Amino acid sequence: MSCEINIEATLFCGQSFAWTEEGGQYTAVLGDRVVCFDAQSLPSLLKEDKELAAYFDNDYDYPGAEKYLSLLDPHLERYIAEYRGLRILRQDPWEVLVSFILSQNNSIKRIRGLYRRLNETYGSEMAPGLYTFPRPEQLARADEDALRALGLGFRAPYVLDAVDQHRLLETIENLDDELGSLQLQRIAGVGPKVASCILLFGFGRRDVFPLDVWMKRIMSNLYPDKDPSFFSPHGGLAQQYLFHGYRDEYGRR
DNA sequence: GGCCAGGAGGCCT
DNA sequence: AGGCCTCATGGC
Repeated sequence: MSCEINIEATLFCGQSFAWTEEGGQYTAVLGDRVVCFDAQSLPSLLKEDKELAAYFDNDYDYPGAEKYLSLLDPHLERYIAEYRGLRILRQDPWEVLVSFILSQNNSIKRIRGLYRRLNETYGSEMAPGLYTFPRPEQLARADEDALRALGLGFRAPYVLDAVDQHRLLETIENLDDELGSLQLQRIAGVGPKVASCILLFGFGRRDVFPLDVWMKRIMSNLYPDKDPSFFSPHGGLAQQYLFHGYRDEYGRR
């Protein structure tokens, strides 16, 4: 599918904390690869780079999904018209697990800071100032005090439990959404919301609909008589548009 | 501008 | 139902 991607919304709406933008250049370390592009070069890059194409979920029919959701409901129609091109990134499950443990009771800005300090402290430097997200074995060098010193607070022991149980991620692929969620919730600091983010952003479960305080607010204000199944089979994409659109309209960044 | 409370994209006990 | 680390944020 070659179609327009809303790069800003996709990379900075809170799915991933890996990206930086400077002078029109978007940069991140994906796995152990430094990836850098500008808005103009992305489409051609996706054609020749299968790995990056998979990361951007480039084979999925987004125009079709956008059309479906636009016809489903006027709120979505408006938000999709405004933010068209939002993608659900297919990220590394381990990175998503830890990132979203960090996200609880926290703001995007602070999450980015914690994420960066984890990389700088426990990751590998691929280029000057550019670090990988630490693998479980690397993060295993940490103890609770060290993680608290980085500012993780009460999330520090949760991350350590995630390190201990990281092999559990290998079992998720074979489970359906509901069982996968329950399995993920065996990790400390992972409840229903964090589990749904891991399934959506780390395992490509496109119908999962993370329900955080904002989404609960949106559901009760805009869809008082509906539940997330209303958006099926595009729950995840609907959630992203609603979250992004509603917060831009009524909330803060 | 600086200071200070309450809140932040949940989860645990 | 309350507490939790920490700090960016908004209200004085």
